Amino acid sequence: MTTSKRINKLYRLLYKKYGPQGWWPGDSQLECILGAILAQNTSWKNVEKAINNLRKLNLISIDKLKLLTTDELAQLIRSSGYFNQKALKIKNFVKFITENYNGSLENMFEEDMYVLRDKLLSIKGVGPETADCIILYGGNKPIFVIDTYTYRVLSRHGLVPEQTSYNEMQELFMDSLNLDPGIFNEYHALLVKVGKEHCKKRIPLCTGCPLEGDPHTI
DNA sequence: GACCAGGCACATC
DNA sequence: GATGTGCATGGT
Repeated sequence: MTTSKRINKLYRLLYKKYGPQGWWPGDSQLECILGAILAQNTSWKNVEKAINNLRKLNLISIDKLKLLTTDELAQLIRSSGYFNQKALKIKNFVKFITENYNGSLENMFEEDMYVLRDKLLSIKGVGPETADCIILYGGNKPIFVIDTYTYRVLSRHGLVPEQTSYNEMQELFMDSLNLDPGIFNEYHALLVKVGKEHCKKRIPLCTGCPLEGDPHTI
């Protein structure tokens, strides 16, 4: 079986096993974007607390965030960890969208997604995963998000070599699947789900793997 | 108390 | 290009 077919098969298996995950159902686009930054190397529960603090004060708005100092913002997002750095990153994004798109998310997402990706990557604090989360979950455009779980699940099941770059894995998914943001959204979430349960960091195998057959022959 | 979590930038070799 | 380190709270 080709790797592309195995990528498709893995999606069907995961979806059948776990069902839809409903990630970032989206109170708003900006909330997704803030979530993408706050979630860097952090559990989602801690991110939710931070977002709730901003919600309560009606701060989920480019204009409101502009008025906050970095220190004020940092205190509100403490629960998400790395709060000083993340406050700076959010301020960097706000500055970016203000200067390039007149502060309008709508304008920003009208941009070709690959052009936008390159521009997002120029923001200090936004790397490939965060940029892709912003485009997929914030903009609902079909770009595939790779994260540590994606790498772990794929490499431990022999779908990619140990040494595979972010871009190579992203190309693999995007060349194998229909370019559907709904599928990309679910697939990424499903990989995190199965990774959390069975592909732990310090265990070099996918233990108790729920996927059919030998865990390394999907 | 150790370990990890839906990364990224920067230094050093 | 690969590898190491700081950033930081909160759950297991």
